[in-house]
Amino acid sequence: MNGRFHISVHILTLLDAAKGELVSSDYLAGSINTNPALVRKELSNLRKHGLIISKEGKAGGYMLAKSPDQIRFADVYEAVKQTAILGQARNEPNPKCPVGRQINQHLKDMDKEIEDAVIKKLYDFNLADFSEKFY
Amino acid sequence: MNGRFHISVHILTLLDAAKGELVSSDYLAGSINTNPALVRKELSNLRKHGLIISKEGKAGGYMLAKSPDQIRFADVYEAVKQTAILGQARNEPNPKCPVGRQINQHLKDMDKEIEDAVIKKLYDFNLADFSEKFY
DNA sequence: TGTACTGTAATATTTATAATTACAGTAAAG
DNA sequence: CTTTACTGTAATTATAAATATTACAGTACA
Repeated sequence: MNGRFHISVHILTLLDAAKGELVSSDYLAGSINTNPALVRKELSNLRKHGLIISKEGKAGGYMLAKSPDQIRFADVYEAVKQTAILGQARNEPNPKCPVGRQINQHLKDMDKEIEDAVIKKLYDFNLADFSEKFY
Repeated sequence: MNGRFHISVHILTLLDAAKGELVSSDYLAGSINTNPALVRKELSNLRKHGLIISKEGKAGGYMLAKSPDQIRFADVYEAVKQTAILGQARNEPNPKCPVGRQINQHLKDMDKEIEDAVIKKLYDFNLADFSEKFY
């Protein structure tokens, strides 16, 4: 996987710490140690998934869309997931081989089961509990 | 993640289908649709983890090291895993920020829990059951 | 002694990820 | 009504990771 889950959780933790104050993408980028445009892109995604809200214009910024105990990490995961947990081959296996012909489907089925287990587990983690660890 | 889990499972499935006959890396590469050197590298790793055995020299090749019902996909996963399930940021977060200073450790702890859940789940998948799907 | 393999390292290529730049749009404040 | 400080988003460039390729030494059988 890539770093998107980390960045999203980092953003949400900072927004939680701000307790409703609007926070700028510049500030967030400073703590994450990356650049504001990338953070805004991730914020855009989080907003699309209903986890944060934003305000444009001068004195604008970002805040959580709901209370931190309602932000489950399963939601965050769903918001950023893009690749299979068990990975994915770049090349199509050989369709002339009985194994090659079917293996992708079988691996995909298995991946689905694993992902369900992950999401079920992540359902028990929420932002409120996570934030508490920092104090 | 990358394609290593796929390749390893593909290899093992083909070796299982060969029922003890030695199989060459060339043949494996043909079904997987990649090149033999890469397959041998993966075979080397699987051997290191006790899942296959190899024979050098002319008429050499590869076969399973144990019966397919004893090859759990949790073992395969352990053999190829390298990155965190929840990903990892490239940059160190800002140590001057209370959140940035601690977040990596907290994310790592969470990742550990998720990974344990994945492995527990993968423990129920074995090569024998997987191979059956192909007939 | 030739042949058909494995084992492994070094290098090149491709793809994925992240960083940067740029600028239009918006709203507050003077 | 203009400046200022933000967001939103796209386009481009840079960097890192993954995979492919090449090469060749080592091994065992015939």
